[in-house]
Amino acid sequence: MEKSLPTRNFRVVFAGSPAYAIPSLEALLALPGCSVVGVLTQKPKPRGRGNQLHASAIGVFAEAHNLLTLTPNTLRVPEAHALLTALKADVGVVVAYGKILPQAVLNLLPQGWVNAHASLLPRWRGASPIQQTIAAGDVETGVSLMQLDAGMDTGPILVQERLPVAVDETAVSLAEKLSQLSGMLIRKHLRTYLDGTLLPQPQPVTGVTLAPQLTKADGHLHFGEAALQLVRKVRAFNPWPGAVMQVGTLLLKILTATTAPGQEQPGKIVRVPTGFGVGTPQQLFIPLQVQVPGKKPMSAAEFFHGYNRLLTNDVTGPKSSPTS
RNA sequence: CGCGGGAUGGAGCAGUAGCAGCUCGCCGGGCUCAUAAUCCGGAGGUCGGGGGUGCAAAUCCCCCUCCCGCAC
Repeated sequence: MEKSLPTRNFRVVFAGSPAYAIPSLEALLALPGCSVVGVLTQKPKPRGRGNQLHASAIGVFAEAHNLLTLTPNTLRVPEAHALLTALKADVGVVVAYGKILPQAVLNLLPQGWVNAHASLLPRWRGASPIQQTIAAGDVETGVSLMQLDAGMDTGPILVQERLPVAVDETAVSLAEKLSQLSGMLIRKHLRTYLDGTLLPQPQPVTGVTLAPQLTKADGHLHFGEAALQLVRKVRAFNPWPGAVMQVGTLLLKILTATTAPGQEQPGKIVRVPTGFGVGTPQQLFIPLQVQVPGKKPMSAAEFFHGYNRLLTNDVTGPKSSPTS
């Protein structure tokens, strides 16, 4: 007959898909006073060589922890709503689920849905905050714990935690840090939110930027841009959608790159000790690790050795072979 | 049967029937001009494996083994 609040057990449904979301789900599982009563994730899709079905990383994790897993095709039908309602959850936590939660679903849970978004909102609302952060050269980013509303990452903010962006940061390295940070924010702040002591604050109306879903076209390097900007794109778009440049007849994927002093016609290829460089309006763009379609990654020097025909075909003519 | 690429000296690649080559590395020597040093010479390959067709196969046909890329 004591006050029930401190000992109340909250029922939580988690929604997430890639490995990025795992630390957050782990945080929930370890959170006192909370029970994960269901996990919402993308259904197994044909992937990999041979087109075999693969469950999402969260799906695999949930299976291993004997969690109830839901993989609806869509959340816009009454059947999906019924499944969620049956869980009798108090709150939902969303981390990189990969589907929009329609208003009808948001309304299903008494305490709504909480989302950990990988940027300092309202900067980089949308699907690719991590990549955009790096591509834009931001020196600082973070995770925003927020309440979902019907908009795209427009809901009120519960708490934000900042994180410096390293000068050599890649989408992979930054995602790793933000993934951990998301789990930490959930561990530290979800309970106070549920207890009603952490109040959502509306997002600022200024400073809004959008981070739309990336496409392969975003990865094409154009040498009218400064070398530094191109290097940022290489770091931001690896592994997806990948930064590529046209070399002769093939699309060369650039895995790592740097800049070097120098002035060459934009797009002009020059020989450098590490392999080759490309002229830009500011400095030279120097690929370091590259990948030919269908091939394993190799150094730019190795690429040059094997493909120098492509790189130099405008300056070398056919060799005159001695006859007789 | 999702689409596709590959296996050729230590590395990366050319080579669609007629002497197995290129860039780099490696070894020996010359020179000394640092920062892609350079010049001369040299070693190193059962062309993934097995069968077949041909006067002749890295190359064409069949089988096998292994490797890899793409998908958001």
